[in-house]
Amino acid sequence: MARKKHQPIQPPGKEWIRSLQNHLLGWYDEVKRDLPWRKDQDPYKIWVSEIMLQQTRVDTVIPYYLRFMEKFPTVRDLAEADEDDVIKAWEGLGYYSRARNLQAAAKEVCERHGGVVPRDPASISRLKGIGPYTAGAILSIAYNLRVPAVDGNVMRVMSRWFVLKEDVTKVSTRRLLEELDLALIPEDRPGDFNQALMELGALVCTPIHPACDSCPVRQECKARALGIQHELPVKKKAKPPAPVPMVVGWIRNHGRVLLERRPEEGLLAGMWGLPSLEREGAENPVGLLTNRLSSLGIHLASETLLGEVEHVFSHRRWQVTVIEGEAISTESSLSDAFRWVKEDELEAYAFPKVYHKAMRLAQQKTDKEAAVQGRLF
DNA sequence: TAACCGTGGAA
DNA sequence: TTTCCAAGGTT
Repeated sequence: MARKKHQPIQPPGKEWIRSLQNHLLGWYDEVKRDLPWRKDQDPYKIWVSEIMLQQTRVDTVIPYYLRFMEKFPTVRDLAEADEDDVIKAWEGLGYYSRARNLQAAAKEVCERHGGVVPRDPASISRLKGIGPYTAGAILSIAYNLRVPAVDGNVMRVMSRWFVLKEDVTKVSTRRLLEELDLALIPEDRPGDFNQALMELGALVCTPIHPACDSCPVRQECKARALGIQHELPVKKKAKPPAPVPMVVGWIRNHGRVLLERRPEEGLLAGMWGLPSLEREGAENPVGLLTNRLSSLGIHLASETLLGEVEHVFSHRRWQVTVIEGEAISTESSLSDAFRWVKEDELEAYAFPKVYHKAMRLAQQKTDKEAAVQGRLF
């Protein structure tokens, strides 16, 4: 029976590789962006930038990176910092386990590597949050070691160069490209070559409308020669986020607000937010929340349905009903997962975006109500 | 392998 | 409005 055969990749010849390296590095030397983490080769700085850049745009990362390096200038500063301060510095960046893993790894580096980011693949790969791409990026950029660093950019660029039609969401495809990439990295400038490859993907060989006419390696590109650059890379479509009805409460008592800490695992793990729970379809959201609070010993004098906010995560779409309530008394002892916090102390907490949206709605409505009642002006 | 884990920008 | 996605890692 005829099995579907993978298109074999011809190993590129020495002359082709030399030409590719010269064109790519020459272009990179001319147009590379002046990014904050490119000012020196401090492994810690490269590391922090690479973690922040995971699934995150350069323009988004820059202000976070600058603030983070100001607050935690060395790996030891990060290792010795309060976790709350680290999370606060990450507020709004998303994928918060990156921040916790980064600090845990910083502690590991201080305790077991003398405060020096390890320079061998096996050791650095054992650190939390450092996978195959990030290990390669740090080792090649900071230590100039000849190792592949294959990210989404590199997979896109290389799948076009070689007309590789394998699904790039598969691990096996990434490994294949790492092998191929290794053969292309020059002896003298591994870090620059890896960065040049990513820079090309970010600025020229873009997912949509690649600027092939101004590409420094257009002669070396097989997809462009065939006019099929738009069909690559092949990538399996992600499922759209599933809608999840939620209830969130803005519960106050004597100028304080009730906060709840999320479970240690799962979405927004360990983050503080407003008390919230999933709502099964047609249930009455107000009753659902008041029942939940009653079971904690928190009884409401009044409650109002304020409205809806929506927040989309990578795989879930929270449809949030926001409820405002006034608690009768806060005398009962709360579990560690709950806390009453003065309104002017909320800013000390690192809230995920969805809770900011809910709080904004609650405060809008509250201000309007206060204005109507003549407490303003 | 495939699902999970945030957010915001662009088309 | 919807879709895709941006320097991925963990389970």
